[in-house]
Amino acid sequence: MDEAGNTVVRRPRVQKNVTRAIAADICADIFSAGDFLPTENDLCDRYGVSRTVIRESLKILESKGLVRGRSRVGTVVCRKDEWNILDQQVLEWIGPRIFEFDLLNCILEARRAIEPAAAELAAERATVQEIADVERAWLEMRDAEGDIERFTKADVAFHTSLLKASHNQVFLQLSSIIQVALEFSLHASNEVVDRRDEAVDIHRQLVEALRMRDTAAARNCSLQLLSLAARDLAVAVKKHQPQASS
Amino acid sequence: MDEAGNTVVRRPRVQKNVTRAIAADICADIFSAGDFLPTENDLCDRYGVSRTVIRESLKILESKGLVRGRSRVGTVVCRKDEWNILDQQVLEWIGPRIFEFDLLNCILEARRAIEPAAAELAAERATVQEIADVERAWLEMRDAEGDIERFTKADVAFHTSLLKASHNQVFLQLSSIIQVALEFSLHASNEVVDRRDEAVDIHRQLVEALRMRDTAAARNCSLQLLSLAARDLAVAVKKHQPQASS
DNA sequence: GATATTTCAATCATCATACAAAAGCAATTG
DNA sequence: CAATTGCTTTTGTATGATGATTGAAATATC
Repeated sequence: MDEAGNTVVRRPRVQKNVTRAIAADICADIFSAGDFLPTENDLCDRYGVSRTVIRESLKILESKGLVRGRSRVGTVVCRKDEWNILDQQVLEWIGPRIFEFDLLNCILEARRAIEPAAAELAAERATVQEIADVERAWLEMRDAEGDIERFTKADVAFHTSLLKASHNQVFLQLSSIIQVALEFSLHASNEVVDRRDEAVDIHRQLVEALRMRDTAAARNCSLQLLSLAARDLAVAVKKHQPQASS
Repeated sequence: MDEAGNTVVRRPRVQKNVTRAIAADICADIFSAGDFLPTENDLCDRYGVSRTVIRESLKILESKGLVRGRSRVGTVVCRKDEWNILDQQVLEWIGPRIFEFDLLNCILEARRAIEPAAAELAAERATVQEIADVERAWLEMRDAEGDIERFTKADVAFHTSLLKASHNQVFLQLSSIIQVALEFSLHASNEVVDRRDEAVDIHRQLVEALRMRDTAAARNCSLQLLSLAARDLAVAVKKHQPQASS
């Protein structure tokens, strides 16, 4: 931060940081939807970089739907429902503010539609190698014990591998939102260890279903996992909205 | 095209065109996955614009996963499975080459997972206004008669409105891929008019289901539409791969 | 006074140039 | 032969200038 309270970045490899900084300020509603961003020159002063960097950052933000540059008029901030929320980078920029977006519920609904279908396809089409990848992720989950970082990472790897094994490019692209969902839900339910043991076991059954090419079982396991995820999400949301207690 | 056979663009509002041109050349495998792009200065010559424009174009392409810039080394073209294929712009760049991507099948599978779920949610949550929007699109489909452009546009509007009515941001974002699927499938099955009448009728039933808040009927209608879409897709693929006849 | 036209300032879009920093390669040297 | 050093290439950043276009203010016209 500089004396004006703005996020300032250092010189050498500054592009990514500036982009992130502007995105963060947009997420923080310092620049609200519908507003015009300051002029390019003002943004230069604000973030302490040249117009080159500012313009390239704006181009990136524009390509992801956060802003829209109107020729010779200015750059307006887009409404949040215009953002490419399926984009990994956008999700990273949003970060913990995802709780303000009512996104986690949408993601859970989407997972309910997508993951059981992907599990079925994976049971049909997964190669031996891909099943092994899924199982390795499961082993990592099982051995993570109390290490929640490690567990989350393994869980993400499990679901990503599963989507990969579905051999469907669209499903695979959606791993970014599932990753986000897992990261924010699991951190919330870290104290409930029993539940995690249950989850590990269902994951194991899912690997088994892949081996057996049992599409119905695979779908069923996926649905069970999503029921657990729903409970975890409820906990996570309650934690992040303590003002909503009656 | 200039004397060297490269796509050249004129000066005034050149950014979008250059980006599209580079993307097109990548899609056409003029720059293949794993290859390094020419240096920025060479790209300037190739496309006849300044480095500013080239760099901003590369930034956009990078933000969508088509290329990856390695500092002080060069820009490499990414594998196609790294591209953000859920991005509207990327899909536009791919254009008719989508048949080479094995994407339409993936999209159909994804639609089977997503649209019935979205239809259910829409039946629960659509506002009166949103149902009216869906119906307006249906009317437009019905009145399109032989005008296939108009029919396609209305069909896209119908499905987009439906996703909007599901009040799920994730589903709504996926309207881009559904749009692409509709555009390429419908143009292929334009001679089969009976089938289109059948489709119009099922669309009508879906509107009715929304009115009645009948989630099961909505899901069922959606599934029926996807069966039709599957048949249309088969026709479209056969048309675009005439060499695959045994 | 209201409306249409013109002018003008603001701002983005592009260009050209310069320099810094770093990665890769080659030459040099122990 | 290996390790260091230095050079070249290429990207990253900065800066200033010019063109083009939009929106609004100023002016002219009715």
